[in-house]
Amino acid sequence: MNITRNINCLKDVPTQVKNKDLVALRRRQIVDAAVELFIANGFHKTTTRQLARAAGLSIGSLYEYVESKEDILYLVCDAIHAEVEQGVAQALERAQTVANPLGEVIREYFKVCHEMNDHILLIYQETQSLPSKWRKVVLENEIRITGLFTSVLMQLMEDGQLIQMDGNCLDLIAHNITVLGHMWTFRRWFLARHYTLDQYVDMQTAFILGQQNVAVKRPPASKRKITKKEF
Amino acid sequence: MNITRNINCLKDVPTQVKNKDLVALRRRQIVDAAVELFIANGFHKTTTRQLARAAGLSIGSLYEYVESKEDILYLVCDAIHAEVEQGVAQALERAQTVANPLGEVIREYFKVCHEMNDHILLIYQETQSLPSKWRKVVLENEIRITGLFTSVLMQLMEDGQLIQMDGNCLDLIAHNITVLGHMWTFRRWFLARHYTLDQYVDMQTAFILGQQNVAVKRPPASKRKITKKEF
DNA sequence: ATTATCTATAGATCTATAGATAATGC
DNA sequence: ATTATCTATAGATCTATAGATAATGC
Repeated sequence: MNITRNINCLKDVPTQVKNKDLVALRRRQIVDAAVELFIANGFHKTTTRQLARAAGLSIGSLYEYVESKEDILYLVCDAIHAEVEQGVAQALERAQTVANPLGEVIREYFKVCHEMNDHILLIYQETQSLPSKWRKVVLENEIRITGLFTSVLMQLMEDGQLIQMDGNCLDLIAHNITVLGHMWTFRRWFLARHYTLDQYVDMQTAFILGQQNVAVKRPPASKRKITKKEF
Repeated sequence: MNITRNINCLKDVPTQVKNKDLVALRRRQIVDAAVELFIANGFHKTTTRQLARAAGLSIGSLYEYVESKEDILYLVCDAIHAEVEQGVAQALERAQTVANPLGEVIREYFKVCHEMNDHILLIYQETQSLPSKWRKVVLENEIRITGLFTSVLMQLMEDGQLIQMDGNCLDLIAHNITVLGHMWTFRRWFLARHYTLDQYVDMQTAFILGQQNVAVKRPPASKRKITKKEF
């Protein structure tokens, strides 16, 4: 799927098997099986036997490729992040070619979130189940993806397509974009009742760009009803 | 803690014990113990024996007050939501008295998120472990809290303190406020390195109000550098 | 009698490994 | 010989309940 991912796997998670290509192949089987089972039943309710079976290995073989069940969860989280990152990187490339790059990036990123709904949810739910060593790596992956948005915003600001603002502010907007994409996954059961994905994208883009300037600036006092029980 | 909560407990979760006050008392003990254990070790890694012990009951007695371990998780989620809702309701009351009600609501709500950091995280992580019957109830709780923000926004719009917009748009902003508060909890490990809570509140308030109008409106073409590798 | 509580454990898992077996290459 | 794979199971849980015991009120 992704070179980075495979390098990570080999680097971090010990294995008894010497043949590196075989390790990559078997771990692919394991991860593909695990993603489905974890999404369907959660990490803790999935047994190592189910994992081995679904991956087409015996339980003994499974443990030649990982040292523990948590190893498998880490491989899963890492694979998901690699796929999200690839999706975002593609979105950035495509956005270079259009008149409104930021809008395009947001739209493409939200589509990635839409397609990877269950995967993103899984990371929200199970990151805590990782041993702290790997939890750190997974959280840093999250930040690296947010950093892609920071770069876009920075470049747009230098080009004069965004107003000037300090780096902290810009960075926070990158986090907001990231999380508002995730929001479509963890509130979708509600949001999708009221909006299509396209409507959601349009409204959130307007929100992020501050185009629907929410606050009215000091309405004339005469027109304001001031009552005690205002809301 | 909260009348609504107690009514819910008695209504939904069956018990063998007749004395309603006693049920309320013991369940309080159970929930208080469970919140701590679930936050520290997660739902699945916490055993019923640990729960009983920490609540000051025998394992046998514990099962007089709930029918399953999942019952306890539901009681915990419900108690947390009741406390968050109470916090938000208080924020709304306080906000009635100031010049900038929306800003005040946001600040107070974000403070609630800050204080209930671990509790909010727990709900994100463990809602999926609930039987679907109760997962629904918990998700509806989430929506009801968001609804409080919708009401504020609606009232402000009627009073002319917000620009006119349709209900869908307004509702989405309420969700955004809710989730940007949660974001402080699930990205705090990173955000708190760069911002204090107060800074975070100020920047997000400006973001939500659209005061830092991100997009520059059509800069003169002469001033735009258009290069292929724009970012 | 009724209610609440406790101890002891049935019954059913689950993870991870030891040791046997098969396949491959020198 | 070395590498990869498998079967069988050790060892350690964990949830939920049965049945005994204590406390309370008629």
